[in-house]
Amino acid sequence: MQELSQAQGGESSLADRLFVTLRGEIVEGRIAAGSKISEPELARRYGASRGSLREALMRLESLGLLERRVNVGARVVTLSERGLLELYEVREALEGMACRLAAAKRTAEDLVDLHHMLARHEQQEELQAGTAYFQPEGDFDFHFRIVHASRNDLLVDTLCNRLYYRVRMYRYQLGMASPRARSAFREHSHIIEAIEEGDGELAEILMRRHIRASRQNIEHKLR
Amino acid sequence: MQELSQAQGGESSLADRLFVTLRGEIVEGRIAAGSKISEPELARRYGASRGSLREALMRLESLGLLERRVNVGARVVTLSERGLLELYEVREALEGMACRLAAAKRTAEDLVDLHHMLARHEQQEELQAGTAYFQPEGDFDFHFRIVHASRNDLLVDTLCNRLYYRVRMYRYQLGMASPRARSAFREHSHIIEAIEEGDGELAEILMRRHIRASRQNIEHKLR
DNA sequence: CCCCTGAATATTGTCGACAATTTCATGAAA
DNA sequence: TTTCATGAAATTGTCGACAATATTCAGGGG
Repeated sequence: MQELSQAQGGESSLADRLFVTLRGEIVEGRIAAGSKISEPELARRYGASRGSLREALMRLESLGLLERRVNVGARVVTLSERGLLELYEVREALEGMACRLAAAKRTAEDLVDLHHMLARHEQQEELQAGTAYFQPEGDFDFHFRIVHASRNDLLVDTLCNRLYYRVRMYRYQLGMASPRARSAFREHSHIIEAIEEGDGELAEILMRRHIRASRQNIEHKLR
Repeated sequence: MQELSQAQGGESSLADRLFVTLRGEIVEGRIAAGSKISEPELARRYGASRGSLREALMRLESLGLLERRVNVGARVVTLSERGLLELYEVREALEGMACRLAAAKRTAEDLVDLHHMLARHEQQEELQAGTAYFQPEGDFDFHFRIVHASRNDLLVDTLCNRLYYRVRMYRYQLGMASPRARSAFREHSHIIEAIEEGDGELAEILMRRHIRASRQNIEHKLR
């Protein structure tokens, strides 16, 4: 029987922890893309009842990580070039808007934080070597921070609590080292610069170009 | 004990039907915005077990129609000016992108359907009188059709299966008659024209302006 | 009069069991 | 060999019950 994630039961329910744990298993490919989910088996493996597990599965479905069919069961989504393309088209629209809003609503504190983040990224050895530009998931991730600076909770929820898990799933399962490390970093700098100057229109354009370039890079890997 | 929606059990589960029914109750305000949800009471009212009801509630949560807190329960979301603004900002980004994509991928059949839809709208008496521009939910809704023409399933899901229910909730509970009826119709025509000519850039700009104008109109009503 | 404390009540989270449906295996017929 | 039917096994959908937690309400102290 496998252990669940660390969080204690006071703040989160068992279904909550199952959800977080399974989300990680799927994103990082330990539960294979396209594979069938067996409720009895998973429930046994994590020592939970089927009811609690089903609650977690439903949340995963609404995240777009599972597909469920009535009386048949759940499957992990399959990765496809089309799915990747669609994901990046949506990101281009939403993160472009996030940049526009962030430029309009930015605070002095936002700017300090964003520059602090860039400085930390710049210290990465892999980035210096140009071999990779690792985005630590969470607070220091560039896109994550920009979206939060938009001050639009719906945008934050849509991107950070929904789409980003699928993005990470594609990244993990296609390898994350990127030949675009240095140019990606430069693009990030320029975007933050535009936000700093309050130029929402430019910030949006730069972000959209950045995401298009990122997509083309991943598409290239896919072949 | 209240009746559930008509769909028979062969294709959909009980939780499915509960979900669809409750979604309508919330969108149309029969379950008041901001009110607390009592699981035992709702389960009794629809003659279902708490388990099935909870499954429906969780889906409503992921739709953004409910907010749930552990060990406390679910509440219907409250309508706010800020929520409305955020919703329209996201729509502006996503539907703008939908237009851009639709212009690039449109088929001859798409164009026939879109013009057919416009012709039907034009026959509405209320539109002729300039008092309202009623958008029948479903296949004939303008935005719905544009989004589908984008051929991006993720975009379709995000807008049509997630955001539009919140849009309809705001519309229902703030009244739907609009002084913009005639100009909205003209804007729709121009957008379809741009899509017809394959001008994605223009179609995107027009759609974004259209949604901004629509938002300002609803915001005006809110005061 | 207001605030705090603690028991009583109600609600939520979790579980195991049963019914309905699907999937799989076996074998017969074309 | 392929296809189709048939029954067995497994899986999913649904339910009611119990434990844990939150809410309510009464009473006492400040």
